[in-house]
Amino acid sequence: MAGKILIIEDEPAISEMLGFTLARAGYAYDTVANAEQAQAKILAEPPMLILLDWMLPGISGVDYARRLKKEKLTAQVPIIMLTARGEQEDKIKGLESGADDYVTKPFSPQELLARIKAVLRRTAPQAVDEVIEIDELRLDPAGHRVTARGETLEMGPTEFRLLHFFMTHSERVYSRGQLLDLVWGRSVYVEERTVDVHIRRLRRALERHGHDRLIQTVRGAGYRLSMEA
Amino acid sequence: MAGKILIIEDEPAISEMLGFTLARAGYAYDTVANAEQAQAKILAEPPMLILLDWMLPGISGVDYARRLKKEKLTAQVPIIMLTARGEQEDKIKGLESGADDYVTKPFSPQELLARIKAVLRRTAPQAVDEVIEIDELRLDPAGHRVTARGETLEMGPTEFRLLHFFMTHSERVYSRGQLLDLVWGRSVYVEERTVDVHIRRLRRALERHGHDRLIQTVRGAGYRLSMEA
DNA sequence: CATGCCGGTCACAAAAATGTCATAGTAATG
DNA sequence: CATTACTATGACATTTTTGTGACCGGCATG
Repeated sequence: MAGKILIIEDEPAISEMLGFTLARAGYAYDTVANAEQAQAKILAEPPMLILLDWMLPGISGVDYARRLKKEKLTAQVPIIMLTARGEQEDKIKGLESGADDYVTKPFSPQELLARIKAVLRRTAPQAVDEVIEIDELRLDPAGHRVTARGETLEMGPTEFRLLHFFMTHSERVYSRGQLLDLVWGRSVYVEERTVDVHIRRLRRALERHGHDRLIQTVRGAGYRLSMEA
Repeated sequence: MAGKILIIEDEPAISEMLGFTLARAGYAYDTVANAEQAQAKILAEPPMLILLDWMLPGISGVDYARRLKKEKLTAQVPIIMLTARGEQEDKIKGLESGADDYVTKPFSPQELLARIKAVLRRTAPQAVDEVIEIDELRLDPAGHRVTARGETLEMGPTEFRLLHFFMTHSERVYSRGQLLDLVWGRSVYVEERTVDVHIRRLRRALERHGHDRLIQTVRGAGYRLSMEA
């Protein structure tokens, strides 16, 4: 999984509970108690999702969400608001503010996790822990394992992420630049040619059962994972 | 085992009987006679499961369960309702209120224990006192003992908990941070690399019959217990 | 108050992963 | 064909991550 979930919640008990729930579900997370701390974390490493308390000390969650959506760095990051009131008014406000979803307290861990999955599925399919299988090639995100006909295929972390990305975005070409952004992560400066090398390594890892043919070069454009010859 | 079972029951005879049953089954527990006392205990240390009488002085068990499920601190704690009436209506009400299961009086200790196990199995697999066996390696939570081919393997408490966790969550990778959360317990400040050391100690303890191969390193991700090579 | 067991840290060794290059290949192009 | 424009690959030097042994301090035991 590429990133963490950032919990912005000032009530320690709640934030701890959220963290525990997320950890049990296999998500990595960070917790902060206010907007300033959140900014620091975000600058250090933009999270893949933000859980935002509706009421924060200093600034309201709604306002903060609006602010986050204006910032280029965080505009793409989905936000789930945690709101105490179950009133329609607040819900609408929350959504208008740019939150992608909201959960009203009280909520069960199941509900929270379901919302998170739903949101991630449409913003970052890589982040959803579901086994993906394409043409006999299985990738298990939770177990962090790739198998072909029951046999485990060994590969390095980057190759795993690359394959994971391709398997969640198949049949579509990505340029080296896009891959660097999406797999390596923005704010990384690496030679574009480096992608070639990792593609090579990935192919070698998939060779065992001929799955290297899935990784195709599109001359002048980039690479793609496709089942078509 | 992580926590205790909280019995909320105003009838001393029943409460005593419950305590006896739980103790014999190896569970730690606390008993309280009403909601106020329960709140106090819960704040002090959230239990891993609550046995809740359907009728309480002051507030009905159903209402109290609903309240517990609304509190974030206790939202994820499973609740088993103890109800005197065997009527369908009550059962449904109990479940709607947020109870995870119910037991109708009179009930046998066996039945109660079975329900507890079932509920814990789906909320906290580690809390179930069941012998787990993976690839000739047996872990007996009740006896706090690990054996391989009849031979007892010695290890420290932390290594035991770690192994227990892995055996109840196999085939899945956990990062050092997650392991600290889930095995050491939330709100513990320990160096992440400490996990490595305990992994090392656990592996050494499992070496005798080659079970150390079950504990696998997944570079850049964490550790996993898996039977696959 | 010795002793021994444990758990947490360190520092250093060992292993693996990464990013770059230089060179070899290959497909377009005219 | 000859050229040009890209892409494939093997080899390296480095940087990251892990593995491990040793050490220290807290605690319970005797």
